[in-house]
Amino acid sequence: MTAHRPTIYDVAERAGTSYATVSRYLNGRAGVAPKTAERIEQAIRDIDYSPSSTARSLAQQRTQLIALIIHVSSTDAAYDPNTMEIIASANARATREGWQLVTLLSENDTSRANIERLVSGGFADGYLLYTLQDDDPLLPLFARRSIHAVISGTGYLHPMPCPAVDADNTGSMRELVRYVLTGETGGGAHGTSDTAAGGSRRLRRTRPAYISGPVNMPGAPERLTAFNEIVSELLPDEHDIPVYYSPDWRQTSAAAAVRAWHEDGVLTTRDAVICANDTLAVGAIEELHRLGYEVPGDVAVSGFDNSSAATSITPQLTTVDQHMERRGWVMAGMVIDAIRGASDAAKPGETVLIATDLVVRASA
Amino acid sequence: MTAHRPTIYDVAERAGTSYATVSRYLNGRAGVAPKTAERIEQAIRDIDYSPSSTARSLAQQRTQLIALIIHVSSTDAAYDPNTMEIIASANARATREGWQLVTLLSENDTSRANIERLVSGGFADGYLLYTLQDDDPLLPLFARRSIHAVISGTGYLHPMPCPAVDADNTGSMRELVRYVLTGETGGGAHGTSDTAAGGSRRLRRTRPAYISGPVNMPGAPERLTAFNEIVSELLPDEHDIPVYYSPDWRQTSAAAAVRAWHEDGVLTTRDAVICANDTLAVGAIEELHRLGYEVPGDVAVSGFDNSSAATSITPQLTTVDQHMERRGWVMAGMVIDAIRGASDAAKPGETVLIATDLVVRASA
DNA sequence: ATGAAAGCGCTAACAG
DNA sequence: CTGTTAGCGCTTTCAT
Repeated sequence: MTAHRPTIYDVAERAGTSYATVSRYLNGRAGVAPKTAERIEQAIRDIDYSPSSTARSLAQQRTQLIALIIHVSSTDAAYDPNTMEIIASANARATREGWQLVTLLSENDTSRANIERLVSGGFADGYLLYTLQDDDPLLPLFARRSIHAVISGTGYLHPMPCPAVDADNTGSMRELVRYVLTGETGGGAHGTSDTAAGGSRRLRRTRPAYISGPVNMPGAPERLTAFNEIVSELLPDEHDIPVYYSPDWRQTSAAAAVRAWHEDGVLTTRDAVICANDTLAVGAIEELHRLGYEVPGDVAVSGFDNSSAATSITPQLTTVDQHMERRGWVMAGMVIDAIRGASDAAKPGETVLIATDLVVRASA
Repeated sequence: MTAHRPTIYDVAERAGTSYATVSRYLNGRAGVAPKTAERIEQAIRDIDYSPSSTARSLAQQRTQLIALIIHVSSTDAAYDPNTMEIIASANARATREGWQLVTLLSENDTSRANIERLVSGGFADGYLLYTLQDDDPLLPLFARRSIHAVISGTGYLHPMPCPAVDADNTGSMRELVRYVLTGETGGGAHGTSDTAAGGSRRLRRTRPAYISGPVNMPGAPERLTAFNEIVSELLPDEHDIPVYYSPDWRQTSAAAAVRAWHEDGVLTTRDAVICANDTLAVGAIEELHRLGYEVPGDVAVSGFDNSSAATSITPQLTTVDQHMERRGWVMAGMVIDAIRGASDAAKPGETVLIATDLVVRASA
């Protein structure tokens, strides 16, 4: 459009030196006389030069870019604040380590195809993939070209072809349920069998029930499995633990579950309703209130995620903070390690679990 | 890292032709014999070739990239769902027009500097800047290098050095206030003087009050100015219109405003509290309820933004939908027009206003 | 229809 | 300390 962007040649000519020297100066390499450096500096200012990132990338064979690919069907979690947390924290880490993060959104087939093309074309030095589907078409691509990539969002029950990051759904659900039932907090996540054993302990609640989100959503199966395990450890004699499989994360679904249990006459002060996320917990509490129960006076309810909903309801939710704001940070760190060829870089199949926090509030 | 990515030469060699021909084939140019094309296709599959985006960008002198730069202090609107709307809609438009959108987050001085370097280095063909500060350091850079860019977020009261996009705060505030006071809906935004004139008309409410957000936030001054204008048109004899300048967008601030007015004894059924956004409106309504008022029975309250808060409160808010989901779409379209050199591309100083919708619900 | 050759703007040995 | 010379992988005339 405009009259020829100035190049390194223009600088060299104006500074009366060779362009190799200018390149050395630009890259801070040794071997540029102070006087020459000064002339180069001046020339750069004069013609308002700045190096072409494309040319530099081609010559160095690296772009200094990390691409974060967000692959969510727009109806889904695109507007989930978690997504923004990942972007922001990955950006912070990349910046700190000297890389530039660029975020790509995969919304439809066309953009997916474009992104695949970029990836194949070596657009970035490394990739972070946030996807909810474990059969994402980028995964085989990463593997085939042995591209540096880290994935998150598919859960950790199935091994992925590249290193993964996830919240410690298992540990946190165990800790949460243990707290709700026993009132005990802290202690290791996966309790050893002796501390876990027995119904001899005095329990605050002896009738846990679970409202699960869609089981094909990330974390859902992990949470449910962990729930079942810890319950059978704490209540080895209890066998008819109610589990409601909600087809979605809507409040009305949780309400339906609660209503069904109420009609079966199962809700007593021994009951605790463990919900797979905060939204479901809110729905459960509101329905319990409608039915005349008190929370936690009659029934205890817990959430998961520590979303904004957790504090805007009364009683405020006892829940789990997944620390999504660490997710991107960790992912970016891992891919950079891989690019740098760090010996301790995570390997395909490995999943780094991010520690969670039990947030004890009023509801359980 | 791995044994040499295959290049166009490798394809040419395997297909028994020259790399120029392969290039032609790849770019869909005429002049490749069907049989040759077939051999090339086969060779590409055989060695799993895909062209280097960097090399291609260098040779073509364009990257086919549009960069969306989000410049928000992390405490601010980074987690605003609006931001995600812009990203998603800009992405959709870019994809549709054959470009790839990449989003860059400017969180601190380091990332800001990195981004400036990329921009100077011709990283993308065009830029979308979403910033809240009208002295963003990228603006002079865009101007100096006559780079294709479109800005949004700084309001439209001050001319910007590049084309801008914003919601039609003026028109929508006028329409909103007109509706709240008169019950009339529809009609043009900027009413002509004859339809606007006079207090002869029967008004539902004759005592509007305004709760403004921080005046340095985008849209805030536009909304306030429009409020003052339409009110003086509808109520030419009224001069002491209460305006509360909230230092933030918090519900408690709106509550404070309402409480102050209540103590002054000004709240009657003639009153309408116009709030600069939905959050403030929610705060106002909750405080009014606390003070024993009914909404809209006693006092009418309106919001702005049509956020999720608008429907989660009782009564649901009468508010304005800014259609943020069109913002990115329009911005991307504009920058692409500019890149293509379209004759009708927007010029620096111009602001494209996005039409808004009055959303009539229960609160006013 | 195809090949040869000259860039795109920069980095990186290698001499001197 | 500095200049020369090859590339990086691809596009694009210009001949043939």
